[in-house]
Amino acid sequence: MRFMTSLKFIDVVAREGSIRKAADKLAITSTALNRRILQIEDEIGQPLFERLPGGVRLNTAGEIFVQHIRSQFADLARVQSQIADLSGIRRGHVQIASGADALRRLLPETIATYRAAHPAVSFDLARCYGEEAEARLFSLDADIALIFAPIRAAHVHVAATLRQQIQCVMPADHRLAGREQIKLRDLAGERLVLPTAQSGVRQLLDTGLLRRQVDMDVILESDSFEFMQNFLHFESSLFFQIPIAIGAGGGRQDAGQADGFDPLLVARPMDPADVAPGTLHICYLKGRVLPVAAAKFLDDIITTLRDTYPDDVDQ
Amino acid sequence: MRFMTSLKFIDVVAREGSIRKAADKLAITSTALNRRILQIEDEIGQPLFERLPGGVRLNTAGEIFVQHIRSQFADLARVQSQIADLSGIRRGHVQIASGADALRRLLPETIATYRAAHPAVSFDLARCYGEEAEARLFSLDADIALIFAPIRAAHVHVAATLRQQIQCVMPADHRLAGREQIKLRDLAGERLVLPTAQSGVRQLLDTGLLRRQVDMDVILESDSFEFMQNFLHFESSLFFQIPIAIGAGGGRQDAGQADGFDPLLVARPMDPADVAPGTLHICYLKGRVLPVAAAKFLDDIITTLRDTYPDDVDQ
DNA sequence: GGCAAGCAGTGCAATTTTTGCATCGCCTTG
DNA sequence: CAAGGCGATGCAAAAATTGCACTGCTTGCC
Repeated sequence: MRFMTSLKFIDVVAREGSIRKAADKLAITSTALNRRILQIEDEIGQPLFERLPGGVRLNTAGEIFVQHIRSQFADLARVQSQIADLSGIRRGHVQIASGADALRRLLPETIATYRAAHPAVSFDLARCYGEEAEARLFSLDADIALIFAPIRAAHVHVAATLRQQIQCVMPADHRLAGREQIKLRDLAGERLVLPTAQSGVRQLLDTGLLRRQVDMDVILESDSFEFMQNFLHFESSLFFQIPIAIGAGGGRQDAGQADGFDPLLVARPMDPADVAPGTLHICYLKGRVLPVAAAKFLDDIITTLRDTYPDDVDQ
Repeated sequence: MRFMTSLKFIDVVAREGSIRKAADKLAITSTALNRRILQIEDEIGQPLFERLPGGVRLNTAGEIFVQHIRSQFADLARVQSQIADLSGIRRGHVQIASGADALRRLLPETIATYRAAHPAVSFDLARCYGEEAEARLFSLDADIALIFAPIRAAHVHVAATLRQQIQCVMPADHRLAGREQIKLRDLAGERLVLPTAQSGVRQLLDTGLLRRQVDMDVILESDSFEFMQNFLHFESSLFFQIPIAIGAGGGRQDAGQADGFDPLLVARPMDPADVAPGTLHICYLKGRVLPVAAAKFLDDIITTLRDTYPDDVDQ
């Protein structure tokens, strides 16, 4: 898009905080970039950047203008997507910000299904925690966010929610594997593998643990569910996930046998009286009109979830 | 704005329906313009115009894209207005589409007051009827519309409404000048000067006249209130206006003596039982964020109206 | 039926704009 | 105080945009 390059350049300079670094990234000389910026500042009639000894930084006018630029790009993407949609081929690009939970099974499966129907649509997945996901929505680096945590920001529109009870995952031969539900006091003396403090799962567990004052043995903290799950093969311990991370049907009736879930492990729900269920929020920026591809994918995710967890989805 | 020229060009071509005519208007050669358009179509990946023997016309993709372009321009104006607002001078440009009613007194007075406070703001007034005003909002040729008629379009947001009773204007020595209110049957045998059929005032009168089956003598139809008012000096007759067209306080207690209103004429309200009060709609395009200057002016108009007609304004 | 007029598209040369190089002045840091 | 990083600027090379002349096409009018 020739007619957007100058704007793109400003966006990159704003992100990099330096004209020279941005020029490197854009594969042009710093002088060319510098002059484009001077020219636009001239057209606007006001400087957009403060010149600091170590680089540049947006001033207030620049903040407003860059926000405008980003919304322009998002809008253009939507328009292109709509236009492509006219000719039958659904093409486009969908940017998703998601917690690690949804990246394990839900998104791979849903995206694969979607792409089977619309091969011209590409995806961008950013793994991040709630706050960053919201920031990405705001800076239009993400169209859709899946956040398993409370939503703070007022500028986020929640398209759907899914209630999920935390599951305790353990080796199939563990002494608790026979239980229908796990209570917090069952965890006393057990070796626990917990997600990092930023994770929604961890926050719910901490709230419960604090209330019950259970004494437990945290042997490992990680932000990688895959690592934690694999760790269980080597040292018998407990870790925690929500059903969408385990897979279709996982963590419900027959978690352990769920399709594709590690056959040596079983998942058992925590007692809701001990650990409150959490909520997965599926959201986008308030006031935005999503590109066709993103809007359709949002529909798909919500439909998938409603099919899998008919009683737990709200819209 | 260098980086918007190509887009502006497309907008003009779409409006002119011909590359050559647009090129004339833009003071460049048709070949240069033609190539810019081909280039953008190439970047979009799809043609935006149908090539007809007599020129070009937007296809569906083009319609979508041009709508996008116009919203870009409106957005840019808002951003510039916001940025200018940072430096203290409120500068900008406000585009208004209005019926003739509001153009007589309300808008001249309100704009003059506004400009006294913010001399760097310029205005654009387009006199038009309801349907065209809505079209102007949609094509972003107007920020604000004042329509004395029902609103049809779903994409219009009504910021405020003002109920206005139609006034019968007559020479001060007319036999009806003493009445508090005028009834439709009083008009029997009178010479009437009526606004054109498109006008909201006329539509309300017609509805009433049709119901009461009053026989009257329409001697003149015009779309100019000024002309009709002046005509009364030469031939004793009756014409009709709403209070905002008459002036501050006009048509209320003491219409005839209202400041600046023609001293040889008096205005008396029609009986609401005979002619239903109409509604002035003050609106802008749904979903739009108005430029600072326009938003502030909208506030001013509503405040003015609420001060003048405290009981008749709704928001 | 033919001819003029109006339209969009294209090859090529002139012109304008953009880019890159070398370099300046400024500030911070070690 | 010197070194290194930053943005700004003069100037020449490179790239783009533009205008001119012309094509092929259709419509409407004589």
